[in-house]
Amino acid sequence: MTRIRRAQLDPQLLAEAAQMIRALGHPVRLKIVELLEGGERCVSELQDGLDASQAVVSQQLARMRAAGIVRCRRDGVNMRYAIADERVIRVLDCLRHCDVPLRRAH
Amino acid sequence: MTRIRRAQLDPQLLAEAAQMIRALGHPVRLKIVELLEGGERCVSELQDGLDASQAVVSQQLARMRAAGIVRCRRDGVNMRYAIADERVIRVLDCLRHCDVPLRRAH
DNA sequence: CCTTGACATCGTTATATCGCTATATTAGCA
DNA sequence: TGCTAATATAGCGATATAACGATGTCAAGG
Repeated sequence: MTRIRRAQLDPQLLAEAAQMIRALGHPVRLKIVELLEGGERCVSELQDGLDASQAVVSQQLARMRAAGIVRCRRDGVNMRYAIADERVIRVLDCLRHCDVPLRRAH
Repeated sequence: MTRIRRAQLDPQLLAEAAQMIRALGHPVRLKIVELLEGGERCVSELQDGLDASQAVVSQQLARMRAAGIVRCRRDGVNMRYAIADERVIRVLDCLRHCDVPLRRAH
């Protein structure tokens, strides 16, 4: 009988976690993360893979920036975006293939 | 050089994934999942661990039910809730400990 | 039947999010 | 300096969420 013990998120972290999850809960934003898994991308590159207007892409990027999910740097005329919090990649992995074994904490 | 190939979520799945992520993006709902990791719980038990009104707990449970995250069954006077989609546990794990090694592309 | 305890739902108000159009900002170049 | 391409932000109407108090439902016991 293995008893499973998991660290509980304290209220503070819980709120933060909810915040970041929320910042992922949109098809466009999820897709952006997927595109950024391939490395840095500028806005127009993202837009190409997204079927969304420039304003929408930029807005969603702003939201993700505010949530700390992505970061960006200027590169001449472009802004190059990249994933800033690797957890989102893991979350995305969970959503894609459910074959990740559950970690049973002893 | 192992180049990692990730299955991309098609638009359909992308929308569903966003849907389920969204259904997690709230401190109370996240905490409910955490409580349900320990097994079936009825509403009042959840409420005890939650510092939220009965109505709020019930509403959030309804939302999670609608999203397919939890299911419930009547047990006499109580409703016993349980996790219906194990993916949410993995997502929660991702949020709790970031020490899971990343599968690096390029 | 009537009551009680456990939940669910309703109605309302406040706030957040979405996508759109229009406009602003910034960098490079003629 | 003036122009243009790339990106960001503002403002707006529409829809979604959140929280709360009040009320409805349902099962068990008397």
